[in-house]
Amino acid sequence: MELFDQASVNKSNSRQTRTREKVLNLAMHVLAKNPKASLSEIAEVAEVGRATIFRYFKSRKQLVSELIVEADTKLETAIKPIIEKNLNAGDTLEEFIKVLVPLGASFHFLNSNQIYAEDSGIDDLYKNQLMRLRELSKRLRAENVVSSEIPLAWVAAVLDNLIYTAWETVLKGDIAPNDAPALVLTSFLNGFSPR
Amino acid sequence: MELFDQASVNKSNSRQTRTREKVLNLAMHVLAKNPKASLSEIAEVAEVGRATIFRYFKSRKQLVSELIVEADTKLETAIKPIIEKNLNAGDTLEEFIKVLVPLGASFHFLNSNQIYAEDSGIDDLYKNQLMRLRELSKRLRAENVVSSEIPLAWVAAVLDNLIYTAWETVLKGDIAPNDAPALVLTSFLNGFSPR
DNA sequence: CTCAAGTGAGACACCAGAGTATCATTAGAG
DNA sequence: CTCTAATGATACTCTGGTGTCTCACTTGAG
Repeated sequence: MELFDQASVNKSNSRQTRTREKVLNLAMHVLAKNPKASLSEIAEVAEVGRATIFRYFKSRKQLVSELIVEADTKLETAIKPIIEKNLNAGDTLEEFIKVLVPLGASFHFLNSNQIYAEDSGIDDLYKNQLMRLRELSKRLRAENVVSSEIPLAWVAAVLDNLIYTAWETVLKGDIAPNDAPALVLTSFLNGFSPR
Repeated sequence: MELFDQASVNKSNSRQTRTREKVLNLAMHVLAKNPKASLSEIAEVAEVGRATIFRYFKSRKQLVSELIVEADTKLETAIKPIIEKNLNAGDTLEEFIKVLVPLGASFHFLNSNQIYAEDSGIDDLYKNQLMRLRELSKRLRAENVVSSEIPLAWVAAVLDNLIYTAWETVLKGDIAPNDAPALVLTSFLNGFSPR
């Protein structure tokens, strides 16, 4: 139904690269919605022959594996510069949210595919991302941005889910993309009760 | 790893009934963790022959369908008496949460299977549950329990996800089952910032 | 415009899981 | 304890998805 960032399809790349990225992009969205989706479905959505998929990925497993690595790279790339800024916990939180909400698809994908990953290395990527939020939660508590009475695991889990929920709600068209990060932040810190 | 409410297996029922419910219960948990799980896996976990499953459910589709209906019934049964109490929005919220968190598995199951439901009737059950939370959110806003500046869709979505997250976190063993409802309530209303 | 690289369509073998049928074994009601 | 209903094991077919291959068509760089 919705169309995705077709604008980001770089026309200056070679034909091969374009096809490859088209498959990668669309596969991500199809599989995020339905992890059971067949290669035929993916091919159809990507407007590509099923055989073509096999020209770029030797198996379904490898396709999924690449998607996961890609998702991880995107998150890593977005987050690293923030950490290097060495901000206080509160500001780091704000920047994290701002950057992660639009990456909800990647975020979610990494989560929902953790189950199927027979591949051992992929489990590490997932755990690594979780660790990030746990670390941040710890700092938030240490710097008293977050009440220390609340279990750490709960803080991290809620933060993780708020970000994903925001992305999902934006996708449904229920809230504006530009409003999302602020909503996550205020919900996280202050909840919904009137001030 | 974890064992489930085996205590609820009623020994006074007939052998057939016990087998049937054993399959139903375990299938719910297996499929909640991995929607792709094969009937062999379910049979194994339920300590039952694969053929036996087919004696009680004419197809995998029907098994899943029954699980969904069952999940819906559980939620319905839990929620109805609360609504009939005619409490104010705030108290209704509290009771809802108290009752829904332990039903996280059913809650989640209804959610995650909505996608696969070719069956039209099942979609209605899902929409019905979503409606409940939307209704409650509307009342919360009307009675000024929740700030009216926040989009309704966002309130409902967060409430839905907080409940699911709580159940998930309990399952992981990261928070105590008895603490969960209170955590959801305070997180929802006040967020994590220290008072 | 030309033509090679890239692609789509389709036929095929292969496999895993769904669903069926049969029979020997076992649980447990009476 | 007995005997039947219920079960587990096994062997089978069928279906849908995966992965391979070929060939004719299209695209777009030169």
